[in-house]
Amino acid sequence: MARIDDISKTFEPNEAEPRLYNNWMSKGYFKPSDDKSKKPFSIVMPPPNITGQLHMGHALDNTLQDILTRFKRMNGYAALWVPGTDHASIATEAKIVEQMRKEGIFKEDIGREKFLERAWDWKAQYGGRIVEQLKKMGSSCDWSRERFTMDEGCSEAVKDVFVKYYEQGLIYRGERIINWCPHCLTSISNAEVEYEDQAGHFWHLRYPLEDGSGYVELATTRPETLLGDTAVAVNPKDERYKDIVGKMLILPLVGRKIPVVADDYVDIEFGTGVVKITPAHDPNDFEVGQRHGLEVITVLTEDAKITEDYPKYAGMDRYEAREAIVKDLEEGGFLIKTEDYNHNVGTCYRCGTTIEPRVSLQWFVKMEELAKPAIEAVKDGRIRFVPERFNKNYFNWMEDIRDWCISRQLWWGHRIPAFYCDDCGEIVVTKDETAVCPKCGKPMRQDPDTLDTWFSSALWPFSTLGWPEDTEDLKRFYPTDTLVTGYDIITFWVSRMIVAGMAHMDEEPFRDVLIHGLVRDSQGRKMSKSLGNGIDPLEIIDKSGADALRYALVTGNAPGNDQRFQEDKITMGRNLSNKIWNAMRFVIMNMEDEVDFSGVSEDKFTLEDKWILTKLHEVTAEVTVNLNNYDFGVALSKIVDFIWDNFCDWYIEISKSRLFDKECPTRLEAMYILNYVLGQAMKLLHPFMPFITEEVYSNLVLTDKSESIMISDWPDADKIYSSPADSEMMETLMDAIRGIRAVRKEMDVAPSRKARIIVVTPSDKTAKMFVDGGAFLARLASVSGLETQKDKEGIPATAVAAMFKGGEIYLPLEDLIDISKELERLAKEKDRLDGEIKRVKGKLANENFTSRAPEAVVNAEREKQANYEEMYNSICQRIEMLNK
RNA sequence: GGAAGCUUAGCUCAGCUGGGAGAGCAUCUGCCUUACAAGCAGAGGGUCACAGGUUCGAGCCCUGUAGUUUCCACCA
Repeated sequence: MARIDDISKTFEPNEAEPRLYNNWMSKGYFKPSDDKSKKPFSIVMPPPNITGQLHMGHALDNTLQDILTRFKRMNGYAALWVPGTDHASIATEAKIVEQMRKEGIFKEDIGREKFLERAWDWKAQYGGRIVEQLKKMGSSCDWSRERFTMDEGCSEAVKDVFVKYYEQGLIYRGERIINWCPHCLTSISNAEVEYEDQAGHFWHLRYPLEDGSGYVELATTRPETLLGDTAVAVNPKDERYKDIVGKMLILPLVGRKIPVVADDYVDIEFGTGVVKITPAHDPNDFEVGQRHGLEVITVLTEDAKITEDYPKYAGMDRYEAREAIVKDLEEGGFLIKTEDYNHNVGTCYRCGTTIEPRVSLQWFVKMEELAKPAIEAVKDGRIRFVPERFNKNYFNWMEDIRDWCISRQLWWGHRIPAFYCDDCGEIVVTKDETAVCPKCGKPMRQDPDTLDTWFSSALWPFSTLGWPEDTEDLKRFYPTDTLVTGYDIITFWVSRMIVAGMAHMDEEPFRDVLIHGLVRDSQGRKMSKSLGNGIDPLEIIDKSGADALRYALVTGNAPGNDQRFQEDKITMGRNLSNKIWNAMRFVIMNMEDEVDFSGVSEDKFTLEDKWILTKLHEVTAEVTVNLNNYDFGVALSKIVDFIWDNFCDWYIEISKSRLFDKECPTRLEAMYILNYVLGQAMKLLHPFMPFITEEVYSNLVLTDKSESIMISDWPDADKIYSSPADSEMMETLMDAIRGIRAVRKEMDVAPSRKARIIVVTPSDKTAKMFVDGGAFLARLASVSGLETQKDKEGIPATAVAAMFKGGEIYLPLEDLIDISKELERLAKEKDRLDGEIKRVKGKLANENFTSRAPEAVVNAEREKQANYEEMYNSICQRIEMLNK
């Protein structure tokens, strides 16, 4: 048993947290129980990028998952939280390319194999960083099951899915216009494009008609793409241009003849109603081109420079070329005017470079059919977003889904398992490492491209459990229970996991999707590297501990809402730890070294014992419901209130008179309740603040104690003593104490000055309660002596009054009291009560209220009225008396 | 263009299916009371953005308005 001399005066997270974490790890507590009778509960961790460093988003995400996992584990589930990391193709490749650039090496120089060697080395060196950082958070995931999106099993799953989709015709290869990042030099998917408002210009140009009969006027934001124009389009219903449809124009600067076509895509109202069509460099133009059989002329290279086909501009990047072309247009008399214009520009979500739409040969997943069961799963409630409003977000994306461009011109990632025959053009898609052409028997060439990172993350809920093998884990833990993630990746990730789950497992990958918001800075801005406003969770942990960080992230936060990160909250978390630590020290220092609770008798529980137990019963019941509903912020504040307010400020204070009196007949019971209630409270708090709760728990004397709080049973409200009637009595007493304190303070009676009180109550029971509570009244309200009487006979004029439900309390303070001041105070109180009574009376006088409102509500109002009136009358009498 | 969220005390935010407005911080006033001054006790402070509506009763439900944030789509 812990001796107070061995316990430090403050809780030291820096010392305790790593020690406790390592102990949990070594005991294997993070692994799900092998006991097959236990119900499974599983979560898969959104895999952080191997390039990543722990940021506040991870910290929040993982705290929520850990809370759930620990809660369920204590509730008797075989709880599994699967951790892992993502290879993050673009981000990682960019990092390595950058690193090599510093050494003067380019990836093409060393070739694919050497590059991948470097990448794996990089992964080995840095890939574990984030994992170590997650451990500092206290994350109770099963590290023995840690996975990586490019490990053998996941790679197998990826190939399997690709081949299966291909065979079902759900994956195809085709020449389409895709989003191209000229910096990363790869295609990216629609989801990976971020639109941002940019200031630009609107150049009004004139294109001459071939027959010399004039010109058409049009406007563009991208004059440099003019080189690739293969038509000009107008709306077929546009009367203004009826006559020129079908005529030919001369493309300025180039001299090419291009037709005027009619297409519904053109908005009559917008601009001049004429659009230049550049099928190779604009997605809408591409579609127009397809409809009208227009030529596709690529004028930009992969890195967004003008091609060799236009010698005058060749090699200029798109912005230089824009300037040069505008200048030439102006000189040629083709520029009418230039306007300022704000428009949305697509940028690469990884590097921020403006996207260049580009026609190229890529692999796609046909999404429409696949999306159907995924939409259904959410529609009929098999998958539930929490909060529900994110359904709309999901449907919005899924119901208007486009085909998913999955090929990336990168080396780091899952190589596309497609092989081509250079001789006959045959394509073979296979899981094999190599392929031989089935037609001409020659060795085939594997597609050099890799897959979108999200292709492998989409399989995460089952690939991590062993799929495509039919493993025990897969059988036991799939579908997973709750997915915890931010709303920012619903489209990227959540939707694709649902699609994949339905397609390959025929069962939704999770039941609930708990969505959380962003952690913003104290001014409400997004934390970002460029702003330099990011707060490093690791620094917080170093300074104040993981418990404080976790507290700060959860307190006062509702699901799905963004939150501002305030340094204050860390302080609050640390203060809470300190409070708890000291409560524990108090409990231990007031206990004999060899205390034995076997003799504790429920018959000897006092009113305050029954009260704190009832409170514990209530908070346990409520918090359990809150946690099951993912209301973590609410649950946490209830637990904290219970510990701080009920337990520390009231129960501990009250218990002192019993503990300090060695002869007190219920002293043992007080010690027992202190240990028991604090122990139970630690269990309730454990999912939120795992470290300090474990440390405190281990120091307490508990009759039913586990070797770790982590694997102890969650408190069962039904098994906790409860007596609402006693609790209510105690609350009355507390009210009286608060009343005495308030009155003393208001009348400027120094706390050090003890005072005797006279309790006036007609109820014997209430009177007895005060007498029984005499010891702690003395302590909590500086009461030096107590008398009770049934009426106001003989109350001195120089006494101040405090009203409580069921009676009045008088403090005779002869020398101190200014009667006029007391009268003033009473008059104020009388006014207040008068107002309350009028309000309640008015309500009860309303026939509609009494007949339509629920009986309980009406009765409560009646009771209020009675109480108020009683107090009001007492005050009136008192005022009358003082006036005499 | 479509959709969603937010607007509650000086600040940051809670407030579950409608039943007399809450917390922390900050402010003011007392207290070093032998667990804790990282604390204790007491106090002040809100037309719950605005306007209508439903209801006996609205911070909560409905409609509209304003401000603000975000998501999706995108008109050259």
